Amino acid sequence: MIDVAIIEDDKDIRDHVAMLIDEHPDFSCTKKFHNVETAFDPLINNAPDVLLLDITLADGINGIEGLTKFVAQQVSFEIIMFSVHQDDERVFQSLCAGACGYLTKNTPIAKILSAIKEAHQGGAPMSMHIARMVVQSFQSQSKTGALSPREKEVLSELCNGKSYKKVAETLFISQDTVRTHIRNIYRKLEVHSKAEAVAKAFKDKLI
Amino acid sequence: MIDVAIIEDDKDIRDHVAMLIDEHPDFSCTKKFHNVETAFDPLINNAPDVLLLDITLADGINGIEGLTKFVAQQVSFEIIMFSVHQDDERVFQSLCAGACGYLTKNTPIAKILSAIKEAHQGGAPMSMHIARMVVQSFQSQSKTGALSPREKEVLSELCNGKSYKKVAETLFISQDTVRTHIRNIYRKLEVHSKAEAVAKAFKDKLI
DNA sequence: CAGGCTATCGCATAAATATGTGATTTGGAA
DNA sequence: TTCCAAATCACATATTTATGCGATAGCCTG
Repeated sequence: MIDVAIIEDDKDIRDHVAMLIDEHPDFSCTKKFHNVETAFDPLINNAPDVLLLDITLADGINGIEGLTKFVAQQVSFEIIMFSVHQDDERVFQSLCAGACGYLTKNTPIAKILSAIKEAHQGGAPMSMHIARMVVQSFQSQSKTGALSPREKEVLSELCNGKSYKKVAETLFISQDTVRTHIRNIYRKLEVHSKAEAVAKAFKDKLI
Repeated sequence: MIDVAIIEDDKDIRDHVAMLIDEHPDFSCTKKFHNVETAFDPLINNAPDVLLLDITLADGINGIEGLTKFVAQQVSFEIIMFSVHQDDERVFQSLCAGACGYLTKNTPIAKILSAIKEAHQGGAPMSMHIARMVVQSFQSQSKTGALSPREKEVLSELCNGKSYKKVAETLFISQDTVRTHIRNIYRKLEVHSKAEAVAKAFKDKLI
């Protein structure tokens, strides 16, 4: 029996979803709230297994801020964000802030139930298109190809915070050679400092 | 009718999975290969909808290298990696290289079928624990909290590749103040150069 | 085989950075 | 109220970086 809580400002949606969850013999959903403020203490004191948290709440703090508050309390329950939005920003904000899943509101009830179950079992349930977005975020990649293997090595050492001297020692080459490589890296990446090169390396995931 | 191909070196698994897929009225699976080399031309010339690609192949190039080759050809089909492994390294390598999903081999056939369907519809099917790993990769914590708001601003500017002078101009403070902030950032993050600070900022996702 | 790119090395120097040792003000925590 | 962290500014200096202008040698590709 999985104990589900829901925070959702729209009374119709809240009651409807809660009822559909509660009807299923494997789930209960009696903890219903219309905002984070009223939900906070009850959920801290009497933790559910899984919380469905709406992102766009009418009054008070929004869902992502609420998520942050719950995470700060190191709550034991899993939190699934529940939203009409599927824009990158909120999805990544939610996942970074500690949500374990993200469902869009058009998700059919059967999927919601299996998502709750999955979250409870240590999974990360997401609507189909959200999952694709998340996976695609790993696939940025860019000008890496421009760098020669040796240059990539040098850049990688810079990303480990090494000075020219240390890089030279690590790669068994002279400092002047390191200088030359870095000069070429800068030209190819169109940057003019170690910090910029490192930033670009991370942004473009070339490391 | 979704046309599925499979590359898997173990004949028993290959035939078994292909048969189970093929039996379902909504799927066909007649394109079966034991390695990437023999699969390559046939799949380029006669693309399936979805490819199930084993990672550990007995002979020739491995699944991830194969994935890279297919992606390089800008193939139109979706590729789901299929593996016994669930170690971070291979999962992230696969997703970065362009796989749309990742299934472990213990996945029940019903799940495999729904995963194929999901991939075909633009989703990113993953085994439960894989999904959680992926989501957790967004959640890194650390000493960020240690930085004051102003220090975070300064660090953020450094990550944009700015020099002390530029940061000073951007934040309307003197270069000496920038120096002081950076000094404090270094102390808190335990680093000793801009490059290291930027690297840490990205690694710990404090930007 | 000429023209490119890679990888290696050298010298020189202006600019930027890292770090030490100060100081003042302000607002909140103890 | 006392104390501390945050934010601001200043001066000094040893190191490190960025960049210009070289050079040699190996390897490919047209």
